[in-house]
Amino acid sequence: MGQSVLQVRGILGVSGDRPNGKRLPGRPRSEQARRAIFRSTLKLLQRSSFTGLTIEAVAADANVGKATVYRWWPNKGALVVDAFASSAENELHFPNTGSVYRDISLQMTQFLGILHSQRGRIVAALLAGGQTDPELLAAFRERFLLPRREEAYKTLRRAIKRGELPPDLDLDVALDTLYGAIYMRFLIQHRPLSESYIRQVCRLVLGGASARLPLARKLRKSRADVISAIAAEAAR
Amino acid sequence: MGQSVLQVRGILGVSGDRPNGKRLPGRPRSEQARRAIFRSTLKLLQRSSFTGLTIEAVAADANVGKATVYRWWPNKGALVVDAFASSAENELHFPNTGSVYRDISLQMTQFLGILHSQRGRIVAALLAGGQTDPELLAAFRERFLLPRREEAYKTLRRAIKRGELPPDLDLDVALDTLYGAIYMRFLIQHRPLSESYIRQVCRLVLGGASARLPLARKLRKSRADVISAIAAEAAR
Amino acid sequence: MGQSVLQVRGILGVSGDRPNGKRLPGRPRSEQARRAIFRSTLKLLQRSSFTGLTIEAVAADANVGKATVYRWWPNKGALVVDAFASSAENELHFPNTGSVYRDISLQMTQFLGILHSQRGRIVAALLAGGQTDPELLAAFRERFLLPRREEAYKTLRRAIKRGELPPDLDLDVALDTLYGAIYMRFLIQHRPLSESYIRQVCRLVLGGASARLPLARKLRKSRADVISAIAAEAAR
Amino acid sequence: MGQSVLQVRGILGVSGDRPNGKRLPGRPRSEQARRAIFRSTLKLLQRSSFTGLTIEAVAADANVGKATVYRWWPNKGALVVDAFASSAENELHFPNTGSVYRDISLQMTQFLGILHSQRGRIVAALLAGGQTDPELLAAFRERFLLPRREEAYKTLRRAIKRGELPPDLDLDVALDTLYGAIYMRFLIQHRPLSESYIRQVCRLVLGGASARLPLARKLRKSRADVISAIAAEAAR
DNA sequence: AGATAAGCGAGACGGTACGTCACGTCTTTCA
DNA sequence: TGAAAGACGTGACGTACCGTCTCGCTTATCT
Repeated sequence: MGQSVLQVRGILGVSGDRPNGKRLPGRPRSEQARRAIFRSTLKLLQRSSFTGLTIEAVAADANVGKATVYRWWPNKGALVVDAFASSAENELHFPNTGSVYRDISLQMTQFLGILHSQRGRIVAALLAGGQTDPELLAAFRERFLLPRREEAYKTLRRAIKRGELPPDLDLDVALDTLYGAIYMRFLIQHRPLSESYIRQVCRLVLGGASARLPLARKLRKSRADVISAIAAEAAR
Repeated sequence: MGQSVLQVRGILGVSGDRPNGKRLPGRPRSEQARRAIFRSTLKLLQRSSFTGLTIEAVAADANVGKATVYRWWPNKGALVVDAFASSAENELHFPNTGSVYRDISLQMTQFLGILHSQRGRIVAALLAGGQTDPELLAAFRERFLLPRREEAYKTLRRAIKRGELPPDLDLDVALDTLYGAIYMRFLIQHRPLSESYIRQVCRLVLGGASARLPLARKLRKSRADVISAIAAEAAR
Repeated sequence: MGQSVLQVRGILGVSGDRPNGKRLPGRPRSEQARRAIFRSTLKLLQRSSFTGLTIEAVAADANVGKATVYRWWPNKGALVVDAFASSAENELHFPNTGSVYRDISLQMTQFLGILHSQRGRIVAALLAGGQTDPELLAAFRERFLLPRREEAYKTLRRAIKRGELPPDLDLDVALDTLYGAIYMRFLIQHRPLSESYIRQVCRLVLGGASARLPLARKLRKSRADVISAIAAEAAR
Repeated sequence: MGQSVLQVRGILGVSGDRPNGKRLPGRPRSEQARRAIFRSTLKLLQRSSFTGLTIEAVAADANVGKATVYRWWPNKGALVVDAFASSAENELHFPNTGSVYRDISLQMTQFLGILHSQRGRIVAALLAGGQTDPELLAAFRERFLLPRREEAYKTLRRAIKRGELPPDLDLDVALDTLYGAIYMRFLIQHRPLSESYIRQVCRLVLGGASARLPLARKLRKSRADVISAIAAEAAR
């Protein structure tokens, strides 16, 4: 159960529980209202942008008082990132196929599916909104990006262990180059963001990384090829 | 001279000239007002976000009627992209050093300078705004991205001719991977966007590309290396 | 407590009360804001014309949001007529002196006082605005004209009972002729609108009406006069 | 050929003539534009109010530059009154039937026709606009009201000579009472403004006036009636 | 015939107010 | 005492006209 870095009062207290198990006096927070607000937020975000989304509309759509929204989320960004994170909690895991290329490109393809679905608009909205609102961007990083990246680190480290990637590879540089390629086409939309694009990017980057493997390792694989190539070349 | 796809009436006509040399009836557009509007737009954008920028404030700062702004730009995005493009018209050219790596990483470093300057806010604002407004995004592509990309194509083709890159390289994939890495860190801000990062990315991607060179070419350069490497390896 | 036909939500609800005694949910209408708006409207109308009066200025003067004005009054006319009617609620009553001529001319003189005061501008503004806006005119009739007319009917009926006016007199024709004379000079301003004018009009119209009394009644009063007149005439 | 009291430059000069017969250099005023502007003004005034009429719309409808309108008329009121006066120049004359009642009521009926036609809106617009703009009202008086009133004076004086009305009758009071009754119903619209209303008003006012004739005159007519009435009364 | 002058259409200009919308806060009643 | 309802002051929105201006063109008179 994620907790928004943005929330002033926190999701805790859902259905009336408090950390210490004691119930506070007064009417408990309405769990139903909270869920309706999330639902409406996500629903409306698919139709409009972050800027176009209004708290007024969310409250109306959720049959909830505007003040109820403001009571629990300090601003639109907090609400949106909270709603998005709660909707994307158990997705985008990396497989372990024994090949970096496969592990990464499979996960990227999943990601592609999300970006091409209605939830893609929400990702775009979060990144767009984040350019204005640092807290929103921070929340996106911490609640969406980092958890996936932790998994990605593991995947890359496995590949290094297997000798597929050089041990001095800067994992963040590699991941940002891989995913940056996706984000760029997603955000700028100048070229199609397809599965074949993903394969090309992975080949380019992971191939580039493996190209920097110590010759010793590489040669173990390809010595025969090279020798015969030299022979062929020499024969010309 | 660049022409916005967003402008209803176009920048052409500045100081009264029309493409065909004929003048339209009516009072000609005020070149002074146009420049004052651009100036104020860029000035105010450095203090506030894209969302925070108001046409009202731009008009007031430029001593111009609000209607004059709306007459020429259909919305805030169109104005901002126009102002930005006109301010970045003769920048970010690619050098021709004889090395792809050098050519690209030098231009990228220039770009980095812009992103880290006050104008970086504007790029972020445009991409954020573009997630809402397809025309704004299209304008960003056509007035900012494409002109640079044309030059980048030439740079990469030179490298292919020189044998630094494989002839079947997909130029767009390569460029999106290179620049995507920059945009990602710029937009998500999870890691520092430094010059050393740029070098790492270039090495990774361009190295990866060159790793796929046909052996024949590669060997012309590195045959001696390989042979001695094999020898060394064999000697172990 | 008059109620504007123009008001969307009605003056009712002032201080939170609803016709059925039940209170609606939500924050009740601010009685203070309502009064401040009326005050500012009347104040500003004395300085400028109906056309010159702007809702913007009223809101600013009353320290009230523009939207608050628009929430309760659909347009400037509705606001003005409401403000005027609320300021003239207990004025212009007819006395009962035992003489129609006196009753009417006294009330007309009061009316003259209003027309010559700063509030005269408002009456003019309402009638002018009403030529455009049927609802405004209807509101003027129902909130200002009709209540006075009801009293005028009573005054005329008393006179008929007393035998001062003929029983078949069309009350509306008489009143429109009397007051039309005032409105005409007030609106067209071609001649002074003075007390002596009022006396002349009353004499002309009420005299004209009484001239049509059945001889029987008239003679009860003036038989002696007539007889002596005939005698005098005959003696000539 | 009327001349607007409002016009700065006057209608003179139409088709290039100047008072002294000399022609000025430069392009002469376009008579066609002037007529088109009048036509559009009257046409648009039938659809909207004085306030709703815009110079912009007049110019557009007349296919004329806005500046051309402003060149010849200082404001909307000047234009409207000029257009109206030029359209109502030879109307509303008083007949001479030998009976005041007939003369007046016949002309009033003609007036009623105008008020009920589309031009009625223009009269209303002029009076409404005049409440704001004193010059507009003055122009209405001088170009519309006064010419008719001159004729009305003659009609009433004829009646006085004939002995239908008392010689000390204040003509303006009488006329304002008569016509005020019409204007009132026309402007306030609380009762139908019909021909029978006109007859009632004329009877009331003119009857009232004649009621004040010196007994000598009246008796010449009605002595027999009175005497027999006295007899009848006495016989009761 | 050419120069000079003014009216013409078109339409851009700096302004002002419009009526709407959403903001985030508040005040009230009900559960 | 939380939540709904909804009024509040605020301020930007994009529009419509205002009355002025600057164009190129046209139509006249005056050298």
